[in-house]
Amino acid sequence: MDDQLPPATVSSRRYGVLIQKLRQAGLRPTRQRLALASLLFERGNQHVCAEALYDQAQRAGIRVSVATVYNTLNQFTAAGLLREVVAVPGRFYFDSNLSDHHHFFFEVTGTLEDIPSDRMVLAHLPEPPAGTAVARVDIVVRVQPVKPSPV
Amino acid sequence: MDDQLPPATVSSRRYGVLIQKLRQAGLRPTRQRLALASLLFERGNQHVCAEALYDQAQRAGIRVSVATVYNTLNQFTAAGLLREVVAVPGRFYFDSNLSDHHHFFFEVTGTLEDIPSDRMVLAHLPEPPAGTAVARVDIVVRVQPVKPSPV
DNA sequence: GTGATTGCAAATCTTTTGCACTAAA
DNA sequence: TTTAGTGCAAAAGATTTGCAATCAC
Repeated sequence: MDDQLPPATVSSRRYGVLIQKLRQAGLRPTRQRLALASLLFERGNQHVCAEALYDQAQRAGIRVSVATVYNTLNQFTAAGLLREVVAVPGRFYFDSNLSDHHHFFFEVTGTLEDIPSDRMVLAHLPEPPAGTAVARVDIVVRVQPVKPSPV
Repeated sequence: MDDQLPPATVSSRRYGVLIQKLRQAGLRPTRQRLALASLLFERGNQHVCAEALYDQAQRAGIRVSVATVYNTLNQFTAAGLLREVVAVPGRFYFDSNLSDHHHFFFEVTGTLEDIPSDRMVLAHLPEPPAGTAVARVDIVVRVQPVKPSPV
């Protein structure tokens, strides 16, 4: 339960890398931002929505409000530390993996999994409409559990 | 302004095809459903969200409530008359084009445009994770206006 | 100390729902 | 007549915002 940062720890060694990261992004390394950044960037690729991250934070004993989780996710995204994934209508997902890649979306669980870009190749990208340029290509492969084979 | 259906018109010739379509889908051809179906299915491929369709209906002089627009879009989708497009977080889009295809998404206007499937080929679809099967692949090509070339 | 950040609660936005009324069959 | 469908307004779910209190520098 005391997984929480005592004030003195904010500028400690433990968070050195994250502090740099936030500073470089122009964000003040506050206790909440560091704790959330730790959940997002120190555990491999993460796909989260605000609610899920808030829950993780609660479980980790981090005292942070829902509003701050939302604000932080948006600030991190604006700063280029996260990117948005559009997988479900009605919900904002964020991805800590900034490399070029796509996603499996598990329809039953609502979770995402990365597909490295070299495992998914577009043979034929159409010309964008006149006056426009391609900003990004998002591919979502929706998967479902296979139904048990009939006996 | 009197674009609206008088009760007698509901079973008229004008809506014959749509009436069939709704009946086959197991939906009673009511005045509101027919009017919305007309907007959706008699003007080529449409990409709409509830609000946009409601606005179109208003402009066409159709008396329909927002709740009915939402319900109708969901019923049409459940009946296989529409499909959902996931393009933006926080909003439900529907597509009257049921054929296999993908989308351009115009980031500034928030509008969609079809990409016929033969103009967009996946060279390499990765194996789905064990125990799952691919239900659908959604590709969204996000485009932006090209910035005017420097003089 | 000063300005940025946080937390809370209220506000907003989109979508869904309950229920009395209306219309289709 | 009988049941499905509609409209309204209230509810619900997700996200944003205003403002006083708190924290980083």
